[in-house]
Amino acid sequence: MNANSILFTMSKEIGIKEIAELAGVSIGTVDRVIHEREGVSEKTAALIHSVIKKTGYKKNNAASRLKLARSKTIRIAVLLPIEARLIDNYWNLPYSGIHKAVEELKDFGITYSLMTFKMSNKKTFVDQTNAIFDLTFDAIITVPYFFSQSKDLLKKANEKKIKVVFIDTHHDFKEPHFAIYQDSLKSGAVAARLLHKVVGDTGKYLIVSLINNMGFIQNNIKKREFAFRSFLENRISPLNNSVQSVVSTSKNLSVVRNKLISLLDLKKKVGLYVTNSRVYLLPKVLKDLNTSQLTIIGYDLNEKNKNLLEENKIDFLLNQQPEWQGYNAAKGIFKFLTEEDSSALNLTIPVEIIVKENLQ
Amino acid sequence: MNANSILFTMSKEIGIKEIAELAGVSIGTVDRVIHEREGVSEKTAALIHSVIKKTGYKKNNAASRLKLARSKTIRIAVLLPIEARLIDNYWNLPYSGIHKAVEELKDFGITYSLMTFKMSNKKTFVDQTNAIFDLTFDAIITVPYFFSQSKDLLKKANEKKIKVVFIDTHHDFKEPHFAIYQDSLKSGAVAARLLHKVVGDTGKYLIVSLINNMGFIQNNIKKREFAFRSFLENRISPLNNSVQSVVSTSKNLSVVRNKLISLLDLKKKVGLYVTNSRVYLLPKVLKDLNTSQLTIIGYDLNEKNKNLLEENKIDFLLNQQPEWQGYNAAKGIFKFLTEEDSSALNLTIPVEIIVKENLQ
DNA sequence: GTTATTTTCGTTAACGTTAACGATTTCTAA
DNA sequence: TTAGAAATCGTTAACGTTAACGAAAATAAC
Repeated sequence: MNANSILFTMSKEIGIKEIAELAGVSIGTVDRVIHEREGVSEKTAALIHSVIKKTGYKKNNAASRLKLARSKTIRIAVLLPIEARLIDNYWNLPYSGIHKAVEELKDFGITYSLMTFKMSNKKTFVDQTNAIFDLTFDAIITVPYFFSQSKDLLKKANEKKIKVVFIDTHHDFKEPHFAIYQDSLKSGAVAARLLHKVVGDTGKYLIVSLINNMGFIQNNIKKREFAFRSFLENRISPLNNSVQSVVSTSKNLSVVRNKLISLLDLKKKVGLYVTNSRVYLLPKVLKDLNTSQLTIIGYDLNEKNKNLLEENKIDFLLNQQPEWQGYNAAKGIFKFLTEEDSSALNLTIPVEIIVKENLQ
Repeated sequence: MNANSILFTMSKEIGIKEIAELAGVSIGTVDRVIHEREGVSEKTAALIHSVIKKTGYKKNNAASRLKLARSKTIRIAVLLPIEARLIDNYWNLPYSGIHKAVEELKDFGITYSLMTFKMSNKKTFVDQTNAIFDLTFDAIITVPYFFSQSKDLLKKANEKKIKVVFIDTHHDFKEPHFAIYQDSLKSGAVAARLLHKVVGDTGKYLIVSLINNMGFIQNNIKKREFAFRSFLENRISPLNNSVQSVVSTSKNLSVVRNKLISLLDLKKKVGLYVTNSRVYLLPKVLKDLNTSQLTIIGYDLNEKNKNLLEENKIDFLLNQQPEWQGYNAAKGIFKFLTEEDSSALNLTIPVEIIVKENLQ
């Protein structure tokens, strides 16, 4: 009667001992076939395999890692921009995600070492790469900020059978690797979708790319802009001059202001798409102008951006969930190294849309 | 030189053996003070406590659960609407989240039993509640769909020291409990924010509540509407008749159609807020009308809604992340029962905004 | 002061997996 | 046929935690 109330209950787990019993061998032999160690005749190996298949045996990873925690500690090298050490900085977020994941798993014998490089200096990245290879690591989590140098890292790592997980930035590396990132094409399209809903077919659109001081335009910025334009081109026809771009280093803000003023009729509806996290600069740039018809969208939940969202000076923020990326990278490495399951290591992070009311 | 490259490496973990050594006692005694079992003099207990504090010892949960998996299996009763058994149904999502979590943790000795009730019949809920108490469970994950009956369940569970986690629906129960849900006030405000960005101060707003056939208006629907109205009242003044409500059972769709037609001027901008997952009914209801000026927002990522989002017939969907709720409930119970950490069990789920381009 | 009782503590065998070590069997070569 | 090598397998001690069991020490009772 009561038992009938239950539609489903999990079945009892089977262990290596039962497998040994059923196959009529010792646990040592079962262990040997599970780990594909030599010293087992083909006949008994086949027998044990069939028993494993029949029973659906899955090894108890908790017990396995308990045994191996000290002798086969999983070592992760974390190589991030030096800003990872600064709290409230974007690069601290993937780092703290990694830290959290490893902290959760430390009972199982997993550690990481943090190493950093300067985004303004390729050599620092290469130096740290070499330092990593001088030590012994099982995996590397890093950001492929420098394309060619990251390629070198990947190649060397693959030679040494060290797994590499790239996070945040995406490149089409030929060599096998894992990657966790947000699809820039999707996020550009989401931005276009949101602005188009507000601004419509008759308004103006402005793409603002505030790049770093070295004038280096990152790939993801180009992709975001491309997807943004593609979306609008499929909807607004003819485009005429309704979608314009402004590219500038974030130093020359007065130049940006003048450009914006020359391009915009602020009495019309305008959608302003800032292709990276420097969107917090725009309200300052546009100070004293009438921005009531303006809708601003940008990236990342840094403190400045969050404050401006609260103050209704930014309308939308797209979140790349950098903490989640780091968390998944570390957890994924563990899962891959212990269960050969790489499902958590080839992820594209969904574009999270944040307005004032769903912040946090 | 190379070692200097590393900014941070995790320290080696300390075990009960080291604690015993440092305190000059046996591991048995250390275990006794950790579990607050009797039979230890105050003096040695204090000594051990001080050593634990000094070393920052944290028990190895993997080893602990390995030992206890069989003798102290954690048993969870999962009590959900019967629709949880139907794939593609909303209620299958929290269920599959729970299943996934328990599957990940089964090495540690945790199981669940699925039980179901009919939302059209309070008695089925009560019967299943009684069945749960006739068996032995450590925790219950359920949906407080019936307020008073859920209160009874909670009371009895607390008497028996069985932990209760309510998911999906929220009530202000006085008795201690855990709750994972989405704040209806926030989601109503998010809906208003999005529609207001599109429709603006001069457009019309329509709140459509398509309730179940028994004419029972759930609490969260009322809250969503309240928050939606509050948001707009703070922005549009005077409101006049710019925000109107339509309440109907989802059977009388022609009535709904007529109401909508009478209330709306479809040449003006209109924001249409459907307060639950039945938003997929609206495009059908509005068929053959000119909906180019209409923006529709509703709830939940069921197949019908997702398809209509793809076809641009729904503009926004707000996701309650029901799978994530279930996943967190099960993982949270485990964490609470093994580490006394309830941080994952008092959660409000952020309102996830979905458009066509960030679907999936 | 002796015995009985209670309090306090140490020892030990598990949990499931791993792998070193050694034991047994089979095979090879004379 | 038999020594020796090679292949195949079983036994066992860990990993860190738990808790039953019983031993030792402290206290109580006379």
